[in-house]
Amino acid sequence: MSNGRAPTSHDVARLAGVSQSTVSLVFRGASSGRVGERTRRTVLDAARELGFRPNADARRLRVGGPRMVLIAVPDIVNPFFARVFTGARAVAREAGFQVVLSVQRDLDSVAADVAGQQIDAVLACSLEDGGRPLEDPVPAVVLDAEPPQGQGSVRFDIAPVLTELVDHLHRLGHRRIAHLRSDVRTATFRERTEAVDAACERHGMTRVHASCALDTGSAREAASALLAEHAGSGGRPGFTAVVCDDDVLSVGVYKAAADAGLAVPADLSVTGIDDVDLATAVTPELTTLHLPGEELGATGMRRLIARLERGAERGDGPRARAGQAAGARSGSAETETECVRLPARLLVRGSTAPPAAGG
Amino acid sequence: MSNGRAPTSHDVARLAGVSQSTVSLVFRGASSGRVGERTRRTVLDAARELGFRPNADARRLRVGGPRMVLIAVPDIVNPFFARVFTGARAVAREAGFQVVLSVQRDLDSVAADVAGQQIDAVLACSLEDGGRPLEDPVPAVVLDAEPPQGQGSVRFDIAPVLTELVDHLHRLGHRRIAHLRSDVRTATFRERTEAVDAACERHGMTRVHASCALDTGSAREAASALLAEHAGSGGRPGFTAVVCDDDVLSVGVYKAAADAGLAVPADLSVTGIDDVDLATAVTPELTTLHLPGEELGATGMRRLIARLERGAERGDGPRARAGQAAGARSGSAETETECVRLPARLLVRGSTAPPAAGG
DNA sequence: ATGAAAGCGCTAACAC
DNA sequence: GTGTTAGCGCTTTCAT
Repeated sequence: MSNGRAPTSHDVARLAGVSQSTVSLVFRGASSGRVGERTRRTVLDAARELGFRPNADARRLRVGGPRMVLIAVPDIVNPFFARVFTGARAVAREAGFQVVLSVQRDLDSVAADVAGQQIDAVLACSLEDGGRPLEDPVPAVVLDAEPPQGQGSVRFDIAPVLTELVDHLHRLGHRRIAHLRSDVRTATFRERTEAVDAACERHGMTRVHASCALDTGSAREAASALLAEHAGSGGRPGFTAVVCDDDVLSVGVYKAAADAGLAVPADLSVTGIDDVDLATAVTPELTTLHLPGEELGATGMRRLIARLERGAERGDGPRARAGQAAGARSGSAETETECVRLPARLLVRGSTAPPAAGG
Repeated sequence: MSNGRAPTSHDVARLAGVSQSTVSLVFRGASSGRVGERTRRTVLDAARELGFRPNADARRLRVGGPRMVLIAVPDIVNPFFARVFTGARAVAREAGFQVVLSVQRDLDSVAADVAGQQIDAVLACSLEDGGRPLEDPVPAVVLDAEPPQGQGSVRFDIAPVLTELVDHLHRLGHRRIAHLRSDVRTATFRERTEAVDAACERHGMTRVHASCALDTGSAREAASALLAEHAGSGGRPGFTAVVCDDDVLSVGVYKAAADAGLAVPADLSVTGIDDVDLATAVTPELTTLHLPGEELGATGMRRLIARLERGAERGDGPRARAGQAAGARSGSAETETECVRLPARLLVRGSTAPPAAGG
């Protein structure tokens, strides 16, 4: 029964009857040509017996580790965020960065994760409004959210495409629509509401709305309530289309329509936003806005890395560590705090013609 | 233009005209009552000017950090694995562990991620067959896969429920079924094939099969090919039900059926495995096997932590670090290498009656 | 209230 | 081939 301390290379050296540096040599793999085969085995055996593992913290303190970037998303089960993470992770690894994931909804929690780890940069996706910026002078880029202050950001340019969607509905003859909103308080959802409202206003379309949590069950309930509340003539609802803030909500609306004995899209048209796999699984396939999540993550990470490299070149970059990033040498001269907008794309899938008027 | 080295507490001390230990005091937050307000400000200003951030590696080398567990999944976009991760992560954090995610398909890649980070334990989900066990003496538990050697494992007990599913189909009158397999070479999919084969054998049911990649598109193609190849009488397929290895595949079969002008479930019954959100989004809702992914992750993590604690109690635990885990004090005396099986559950949703014989 | 000094476990010259 | 030695940047007594 040894004491609670983890065995060190010194312990191994003592047991093997060699010096500590020999142990180091063996474990660094630099033993070829340097350490005798016999000694090597002795050391390895002693290490195994003690359960020795080199202390990564000490090693990194000495030689420096690869640079690390933290990617924060509010919910990794949501396939949209998973895609953002995947896109960002790929770019980071390509550039030689280690990636650490932080599943947090607000910046303060992210900051807590940043402390205590040797993080060189932060990419934060879809944070809730109102968090204070990171105290640490860690370069950060925010995705799909209001940039805290001088931080760069990458977002979707949803408004014009959402407008296009409403235009499309209007052109098909829809005059009264419902807007099923997400109750998540992030910038993107505020923008969606503004865009829908403005487009409806412009066309003189009647608009009712409700908001609910970002899951199918809540959407089903909210949509049912909306249908009950705004019942129109002839058992038809008082609106002919439901514009949803998210594909997940649209599925709930499909369910609610079925519950109410309404056919989609014959009696009610439904649209979503995101274009996750659900969108093509439902029948009829969902008309939605495609938001390229992987590209969002990748673009954000590229900007972040570019900033890091630029800082390093200027020679004033804090946290210049040993590992050197490969690739990702972008000569662009973007403004650091610029807000890049990625285009969304309207995907018209199911028929969205309104039911015959006065039916 | 300073040199490339990151500023240290020494640099800050020099600029602020104080000693290095004072800087340390200030940044540790222990400054209350120890460091004068005036000195504090000076130090903070100097730090800000230099862009100083305390080196986390050095700090952890000195005081020890919280213990870290690495969770490995093959694909974080897949909501099933995301759920496993989420369940495992929750348990780990509850017990005071830091969590790091590794998205890798095989054990060797996971091992590479383990090296270089101060990992105390590994939870690896759904690894491909044939990887060698970790060289490092790091406690590991594998999920949903063959345990490498003496490692513990947690898996689903799918066979009996899959048998139940086939029994169910047989009872409804199905006599000729197709099995759409995943081509992923992991233990769980091998077991699924064995279970379906055995059950069909026992009932004397005719069975055809195909395998494809784990996505809807591939499944759609494979199912279309299967339908074309095994065309029966009267435009009906040569089988009345398709048992799929995964919900994602089932959606492809729904599509292929629609392509072929077949109604689900009137002309063709379809079942899945997993019970992800897709299962209830499609029409008719999918009959499937519910696999509690979060519970899989949580159970695996509990076992892993129990092993860690046990080792620590015996006093021979390698890597005993400073942070102490809270909670998770399980007095159980399970065998470490035991293979726990979690129950799956049959969810009968859509009607799965076969079309009238000789239709 | 602040400073001096001794390491944490490891790597990397440099000696022998 | 193997041992000696000097730190990496930080925390933490112990003096002052």
